[in-house]
Amino acid sequence: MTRVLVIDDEPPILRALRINLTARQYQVSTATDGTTGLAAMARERPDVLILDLGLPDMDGTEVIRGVRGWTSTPIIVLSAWGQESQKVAALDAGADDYVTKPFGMDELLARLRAAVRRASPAPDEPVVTTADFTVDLAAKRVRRGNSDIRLTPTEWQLLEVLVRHRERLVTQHQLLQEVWGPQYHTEGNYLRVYVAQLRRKLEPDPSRPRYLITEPGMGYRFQA
Amino acid sequence: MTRVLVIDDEPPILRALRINLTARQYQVSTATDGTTGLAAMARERPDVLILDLGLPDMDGTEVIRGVRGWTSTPIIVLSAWGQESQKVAALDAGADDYVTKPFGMDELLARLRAAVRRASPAPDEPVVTTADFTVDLAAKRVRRGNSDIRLTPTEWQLLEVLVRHRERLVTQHQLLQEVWGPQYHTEGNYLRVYVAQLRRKLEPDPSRPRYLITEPGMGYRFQA
DNA sequence: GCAGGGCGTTAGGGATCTGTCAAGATCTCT
DNA sequence: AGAGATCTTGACAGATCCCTAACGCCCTGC
Repeated sequence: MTRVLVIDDEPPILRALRINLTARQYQVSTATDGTTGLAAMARERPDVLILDLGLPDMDGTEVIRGVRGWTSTPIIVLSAWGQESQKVAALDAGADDYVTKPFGMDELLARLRAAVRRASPAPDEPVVTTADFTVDLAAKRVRRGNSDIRLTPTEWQLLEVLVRHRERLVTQHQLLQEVWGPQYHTEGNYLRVYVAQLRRKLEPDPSRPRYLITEPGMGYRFQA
Repeated sequence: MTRVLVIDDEPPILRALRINLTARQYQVSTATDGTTGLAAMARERPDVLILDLGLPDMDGTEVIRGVRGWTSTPIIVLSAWGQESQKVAALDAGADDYVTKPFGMDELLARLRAAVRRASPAPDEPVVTTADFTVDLAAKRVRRGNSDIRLTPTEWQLLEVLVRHRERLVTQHQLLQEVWGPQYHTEGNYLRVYVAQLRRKLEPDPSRPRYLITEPGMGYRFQA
């Protein structure tokens, strides 16, 4: 049985979610503020978290960061209409999906199913192969032809994040946070420098990248 | 059987709707003012609401807000000819579509079918496919044929909002707020310029748009 | 017809972002 | 302690993007 934790301070929504989720065979527990929510998260280890961004005691993104510090449990965010920047911040902080209030129960249930499905089978192919090189996530090795390519720790971490999200766009924010840590918000050319180094080591033609694609203004994408 | 609630204070219209909808196998109930309409809404939980903006006891947008507080049941608004600002306000408040009186029954039925159809199967996959291109919300990627289409951040944000509300009319106001931020109220041709750019990149015939539809005076609609 | 408003389209200046190099600062390991 | 590797930071040219203004078109109302 899938366990869901709902953190929301509005009783009507809490009630509606509890009723609907219970009816669908989910096991529901609730919290009405960030502090007890985080505690419940650690205590109950639910399979998925539904989180309202507008909590009385702390900012929603704080909760996400608190959760992301030790687990990758899927997080679905509820946000009021029009809080675009909050949604972006939430996704950057590590949320998996968001639903705008007022929301349809069917939509929420669908996103819930999708989140659980994505999370449960860790289908992580530990080896990613391209025409020019091979990345082995498990062994932490990169081979081109018959020889290993030597990567520094930071280079490796960056490549790992990009390869884990391969084919998907990864925000500069997200990269900074995952590689350099939560306190890094601004881009002090770390990224540009290290992406360039990776390209120099991996790309056949570093000046015309084929695998480490930059999406101007948004981030980078690893493409096989 | 699809259940429809009609809130309208004009007996002839009420009668015409009841006859036509019943003939099409809809289950119809009615109310003649906002107060009893809201009560009926909560009691009967219809699948779709048809709402006349000109009610005797309260403003139409009030009714919409009252409904949107707890459900996302599709709302189709009926408005008298020339009440442009009211229509915009209604859509901003959360209505899904509108029909101008005097209206053709066929048109209303078509919009009714569309509203019901888009409400029932929840948007599970974050990938939207059309005959000409594919939008992947999660990967932030648009493909046409075998190649990616490159979008700037602003273009992408605009497309994302439209696609997330696909098949629905999105107000200019709403687009401005979600893409450019809460402080943008007036349209300093941002929208026109960026919609045009999206059309140039996505539409097979940009001068005769098929997916990014203009609703004159109101906003835009993404149609698959 | 004619004026007016809303929409589509284009082009360019200014701002922002990215790639690149190189010089310190810091770390690691012997 | 010292050498080598690694990480940070600054600077700058070039690329890219955003906003704005201007114009033409179509539709509506007078």
